[in-house]
Amino acid sequence: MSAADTGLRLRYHELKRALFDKYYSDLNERQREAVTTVNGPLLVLAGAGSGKTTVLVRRIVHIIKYGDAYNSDFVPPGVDEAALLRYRYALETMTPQEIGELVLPDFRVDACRPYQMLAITFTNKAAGEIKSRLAAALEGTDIEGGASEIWAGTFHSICMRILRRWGDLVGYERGFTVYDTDDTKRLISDCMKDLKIEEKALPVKTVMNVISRAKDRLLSPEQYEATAGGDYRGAKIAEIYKMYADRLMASNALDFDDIIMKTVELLSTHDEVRELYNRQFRYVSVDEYQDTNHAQFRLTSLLTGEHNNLMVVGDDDQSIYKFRGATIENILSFDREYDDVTVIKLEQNYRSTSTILGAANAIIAHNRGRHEKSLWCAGGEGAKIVLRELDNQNDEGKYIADKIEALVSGGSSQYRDFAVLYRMNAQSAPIEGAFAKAGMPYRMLGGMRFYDRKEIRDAVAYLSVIANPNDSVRLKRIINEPKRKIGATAVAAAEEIAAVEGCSLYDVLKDARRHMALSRAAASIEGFVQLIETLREFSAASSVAELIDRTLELSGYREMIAAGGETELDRLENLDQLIANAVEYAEDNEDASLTGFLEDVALVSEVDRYDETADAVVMMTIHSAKGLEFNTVFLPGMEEGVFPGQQSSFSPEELEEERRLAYVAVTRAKERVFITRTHNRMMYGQTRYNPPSRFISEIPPECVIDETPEAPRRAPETFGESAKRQRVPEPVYKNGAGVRVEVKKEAPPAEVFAPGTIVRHRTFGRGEVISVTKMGQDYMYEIIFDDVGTKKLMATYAKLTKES
DNA sequence: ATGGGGCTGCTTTTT
DNA sequence: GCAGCCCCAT
Repeated sequence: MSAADTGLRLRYHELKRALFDKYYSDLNERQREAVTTVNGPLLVLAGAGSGKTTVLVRRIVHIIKYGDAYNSDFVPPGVDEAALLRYRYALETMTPQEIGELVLPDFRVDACRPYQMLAITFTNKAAGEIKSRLAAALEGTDIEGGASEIWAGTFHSICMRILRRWGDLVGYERGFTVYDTDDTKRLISDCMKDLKIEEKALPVKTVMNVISRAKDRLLSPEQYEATAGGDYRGAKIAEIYKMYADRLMASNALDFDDIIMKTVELLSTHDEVRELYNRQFRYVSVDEYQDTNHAQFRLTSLLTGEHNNLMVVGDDDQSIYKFRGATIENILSFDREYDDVTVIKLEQNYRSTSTILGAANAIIAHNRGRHEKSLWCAGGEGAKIVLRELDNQNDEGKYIADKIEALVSGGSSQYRDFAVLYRMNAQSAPIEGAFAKAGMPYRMLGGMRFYDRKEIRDAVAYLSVIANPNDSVRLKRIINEPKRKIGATAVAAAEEIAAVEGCSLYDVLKDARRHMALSRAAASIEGFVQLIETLREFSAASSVAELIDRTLELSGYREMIAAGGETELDRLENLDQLIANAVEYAEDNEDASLTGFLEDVALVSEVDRYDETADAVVMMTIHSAKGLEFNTVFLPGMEEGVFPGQQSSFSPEELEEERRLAYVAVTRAKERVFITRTHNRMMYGQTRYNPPSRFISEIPPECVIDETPEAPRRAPETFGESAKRQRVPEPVYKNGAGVRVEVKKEAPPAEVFAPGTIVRHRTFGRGEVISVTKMGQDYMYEIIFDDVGTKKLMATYAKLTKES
């Protein structure tokens, strides 16, 4: 190679990189490095708000569009001085967009097809976010297939996709069922009864947890038994685990942990399947890597294969799921696990003010055993974090409601700028009450999920049995719901027969007349089997929505609820909502099927439906807020015993996890944080005094301002007494002249609207009154609003007007 | 077989 | 304080 040639090559690469750098000028240097580092293992340690999703998405797009162009030393044959001149001209005159479209494709080396990219996340919400950002980035380009061909999804959805295709290789028949936590609990509970193990001695929750942890570690029942050693408790659990696993198999069902574990089993025992995916997925990315457990680590490495083109993104400071098996080791030892790892730290925060980051940094600095990281930002100081102590939870709720109302009526904010994040769901009630009283629009996540409602679970159980009659757990759920005279004795007898004959419960039911033990219930059982068979036939040629409707009709389920009268009205509505969901599912999926719908139901959660566009204050646990951001965040219940929680104060490890949770909480806020605590808190039916949370004192004083008015505080010795007289005295305020003035309670409204009346609310708009309940002096309305759905409002505060 | 009344025990949660 | 479970009475 001549010297001139070498010079040309050097200048070519220099120009190429300069063009890429200009194209990515909206990224910071670290981010750019992450996006353009394409081959080999890559660990991105991304602090809160440092744009990690942006990096993940842009890197995938980069690989699809340009491949390894940035780092490759390949020079196309035709490059000459004239070409370099054109590139220099482009660099000086073109916008970044123009460069991306017109120039950079010249440099493409080894670019990938969309279906060769695998991106794994933890939540559906994160997966949805990545998918939509990818779609936006590839829109209007000539990339064949586009974003929809990229394999982006949760660990579970990716594994399901693989298992639906290859499940028979690890023992599952087509149409297998996914058991959720409730099904799992029932099944384990059944096993324990059959093994005559007292639930008092060994709580089901514990057993569930131990089995789940064993599955995280990829231990079969036999392997688990070996680790349990001579431990009596461990031996019992091993017995239960064995029976549980057998019954899951017999029901042609998997639990959530199996979805990962069985995929790992499939890929490690079937080389041809693994090689197929290794050839397909040339690049693998994993989000929230700090939350992966051992099974997910194995899965990732099996899917990645030999090429090691694996990017993991995470933040050890945001690891808050240790309690369910996540092991921080995965991220801490990533560079030991793989050779030649590129490590990139993203520490520039684009979300919060320096005050908020100062507080967050100071809190998390109290933890040991972490990658040293410190967030910084280019933005200003912003407002100080406000501290406030209130007397009790009702006052706390009212304080939050008042603050929000004041800031909204000030005109600078909307309701959707505010979030209330709490440690546990039990804290939500008084806050919700305060919002309802103030007539403030709010949405609450968590608590009772839609698919956890009894009527929905029952309907889904019918569908599961129609799709998979071997699903005994769900069969038992609905065999006598509505009541059809097939009681526990009959079911137990049938199960006994099934165990002896080695067939499924449903097989026994089909031949009920043959068995003496079932003679009494035989007629009812035949009716039930007939019902299921009719519905099975019907399902072959109908949509899921039609099937649900027909099922509710023929089973008498709808009739049963309707007989319950007005109070059951919302349950009927929920069932209608389920049908609506099925219609929506059919619209979204070309290959809609009953099993597909059931899979959706099993894997989709409520947080996924959180709609950021509606103008309402949002309430949720800190855990579910991870990955989200809000202008202003309220953190109620910052007290020892609540946050950090009671039992974590004993273990330094759990305390660190609580502290990471506090870090997550504070870093959700862009501009303002309000931290509140109460003097008296009702917990578990007892009033307690909790000292302020240690996390408050870990925040540097210059970041906070305490707005608690200097008031004579109740002496601690009166505490026992104050617990008894919990009733809050009537509010008494002083007017300017120092005269005490009693604030009058607002009089109940003169007019009470009857159900059926069309009314208008200041914020919620038009709606119809469904029910009116007298509550003390006041009335509570339940109203379906055209825009925001059903709300419960107090008559005094709702200020409703009749709509003509 | 079913429904009501007393007892316990309690984070966080995605899938 | 409340929900979910077990037992007992019908």
